[in-house]
Parts: sequence; C-alpha cells; structure tokens
Amino acid sequence: MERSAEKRAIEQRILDIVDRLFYGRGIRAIGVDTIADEVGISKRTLYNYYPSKDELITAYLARRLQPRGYSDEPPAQQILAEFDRLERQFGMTGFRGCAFVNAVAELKEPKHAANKIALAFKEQRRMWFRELLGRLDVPDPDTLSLQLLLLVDGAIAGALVRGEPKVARAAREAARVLLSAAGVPAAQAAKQRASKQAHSRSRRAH
Amino acid sequence: MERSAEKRAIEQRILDIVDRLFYGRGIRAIGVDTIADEVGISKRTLYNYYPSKDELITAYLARRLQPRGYSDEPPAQQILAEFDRLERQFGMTGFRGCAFVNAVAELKEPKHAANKIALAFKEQRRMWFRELLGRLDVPDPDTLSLQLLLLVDGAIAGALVRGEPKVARAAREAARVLLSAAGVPAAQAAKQRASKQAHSRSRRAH
DNA sequence: GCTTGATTACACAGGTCTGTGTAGCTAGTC
DNA sequence: GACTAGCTACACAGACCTGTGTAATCAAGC
Repeated sequence: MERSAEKRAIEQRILDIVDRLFYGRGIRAIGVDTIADEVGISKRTLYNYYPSKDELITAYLARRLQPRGYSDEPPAQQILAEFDRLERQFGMTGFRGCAFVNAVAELKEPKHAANKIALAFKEQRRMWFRELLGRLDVPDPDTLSLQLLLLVDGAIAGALVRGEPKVARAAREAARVLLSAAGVPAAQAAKQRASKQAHSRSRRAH
Repeated sequence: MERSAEKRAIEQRILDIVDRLFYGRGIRAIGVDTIADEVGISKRTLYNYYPSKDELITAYLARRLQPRGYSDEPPAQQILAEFDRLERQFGMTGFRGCAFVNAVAELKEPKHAANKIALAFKEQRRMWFRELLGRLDVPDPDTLSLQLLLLVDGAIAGALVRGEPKVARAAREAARVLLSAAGVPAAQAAKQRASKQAHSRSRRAH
C-alpha cells in the first residue's frame, strides 16, 4: 500500500519531467538517458516504469488530455475569456505551440497513437465550445464551435511563428464577430459596451 | 555555360527530392544518405552542392517562399477562393500540414534560420490578404488580414489532426462572415446569392 | 594524349539514439 | 541473520546520424 503510493509518486515525477522536456525541447530531441538523469533515477528503473519511449510519449499526451471546466460566467464571456487565456499562455516563457499538433508533426507515422490522442484533444476542446454555444441557442453550433477552434489553433500557430502574444487578441476579436453574426447578444453588447440594453434578437443569420 | 546549366538542373533535382522527403516524412526523419540515394548521386557529391544538412533545410524552405499572384477576379472572391484551394490541398495524398510550422516545431532551436523564413512566409501570406483588402476599403486591413491568416493556419492544423478536408469549408464560411462584418459587399452578396444588387455600402463597422 | 575537375564507392570518425544484460548494493520482511 | 524486491552503475549491442578522407574512375577541353 505504502509501496504503491511511492510508486505512483515516482510515476508522477517522471511524467512531470517528461512533460517539461518533451514539450519544451521536442519529443525526438529528448533521449531516454536525459529523462532518467533529470528524474534522478537510473535508465534501467525508468524502463521498469515505462517499457518504451513510445509509452512515455502516449502517457505524456494522455496526461494533457484534461477536460476544461465551466465557470459561472455567461457562456459568451467564457468563450471570449478562452482567448484571453491563450494570450497569457503565449506570453509565458517556454510556450512552444500546441503539444498535440507538435507531436503529430514530429511523429509522422500515421499509425502512432499520438494521432488518436491529438484528435481526441481537439474534439474535446471543440465540444467545450459547443456546450457553451448550445446554451446560447445559436443556429449552427457544430460549425461555429469548429470555427472557434480554428481561430484557437490559428492563433497558436501564429504565436509560435511570430513569437507575439497579441495575435490572440485578433483571434478574440474575430471570435466576437462570429458570435455576433450568429446572433449572440452578449457579443454585440461587448462591442459597444456603452449601450447596455440588448433589445432581444431581431435579425438572426439565415 | 553548358556545365553550369547542368549543375543548376542537378540542384533543382536535389531540391525537388529534398522537398518531397522533408515535407512528407519530416526533416529530422530523413538522413543525408537517403537523400543522396533518392537523387541517385553519391553522398560526397551531395555535400559538394550543399555543404551541410542545414543548408539543405534552408534551401528547402526558401524555395517554398514563393509569392502568390493575383487574378482578375474581384478581391473578395480571390480571398474566398484561397480557402477552396486549401480544401483541395487538404484532400491531396501526402498533405502533412504547413511545411513552415512543421519545420519550426521540429527544429526547436530558436536561432535556426528556419524560424526567420517561416515568419517571412506567414507575413508574405498576410500581405497577400492585406493587398486584396486594401482594394476593398475595409476599416482595419491589418487586423482583418491577420485574422484571415489565423483561419488559414487553424484550418491547416485542423486538417492535419483530423485528416478531414472539409474544415476548410468552415474556415471559408468564417472568413466570409468576417468580410461581411467589415462591410465587404461581395461577401454579403455571396451569402444570399439570389439578390444580385449590392446596394452600395450603407452601414460600416467602426 | 594529357591534364583537370567532378564524381564515385567506401571507410570511418565521433556522436547520437533505444533498449537490454549483468553484477552488486540497499532496504524492508520473515 | 537470511531472503527478497527493487534499485544502481555500467557496459554494450545494434542502429542511426552528420560530415570527412581517400583512392579510383570518368569525361571534357587543351
């Protein structure tokens, strides 16, 4: 029992360090020896916990597959706040783009489990948007959630290449326009935030 | 003279094959021996043309840095046609995302020349949008061109992860909404393409 | 025919990588 | 104290990588 807890702690420690190294320097760029050294265990023991580097890779990605929760704020604000969160991420030292897209780009073998995990992640993120859009009664939440995700991924790629966090603000503004065009009143109100009365929806797309 | 022409032909042949291999299987995944074998020359001769793999990488990326031209079509149609072109690209066998973003993701050294070329490429693409938007007299062509580029990059990432060309259509529709919100009449006309009269711009976003 | 430059095949240096094999040590348990 | 499970250090196999050195060959121009 106590032994198992200690083992789990070591596993977590391994995954912490693997995450930092794989994300920060690239999966192919990091060798197993480096990981073992950083963790402070022998390579033999590392292989005892994870029998191959591939398992380390999938564990690394699977651990980043965490569902995002919802707050008490109005849905439109939660959606737009996602882009503010992105902007903060882009400004953090060590930002290197999307871990999943990078993994797919690095591991070009189509059979690799990383592809499936990356797809699951993107779909999870899309469904997060979709759930919020569902509360907003937009006409086509499937398409709009995908479009918002495209803006997120585009902003990530842009920030990676440009090294410039403020692309997130352009993405946020584009998201606001899309929401507004879909008839979300909060997005319109956020635009000219002087007039507070949102006189119900009058014209809706389509 | 004739010798120089033959040399250039070999150089082109090398770059053709390098492009196919680097883009299709990844820069790090392809060794110099593989390149020489595929070209049909000895490794020594290959190193005679390009003295290091890094030079091959930069030549590979620089050759993909070709400015896109303009057609006779109306600007808004050219912009939207870009997303149709994307959809066709996504469906082609061998599509593996954006060569520049992949290169930056693979070559994580920040000093590498690939970063600068990738940035130049993205900026070149943005300026292509910007030029067309300039003809359309939109209020903020700098922001809007960046937003269109974000949609492009988001669609590329989405198509890479999903293996699904139709994300380009969602991106195209989002671009159309953004153009329409910026007061581009052709985008509005394209929406309800029944009524042909675009009764000049009446309300413009500000 | 001879020179000269490019190309070839091949070996190799020196480094990286993943994964395994082994012998000894250490710490908890009977 | 003896046993056992896990750990460590270390070597190593076998493969890959980039880049170079070398001697032989081939082909064009004088």
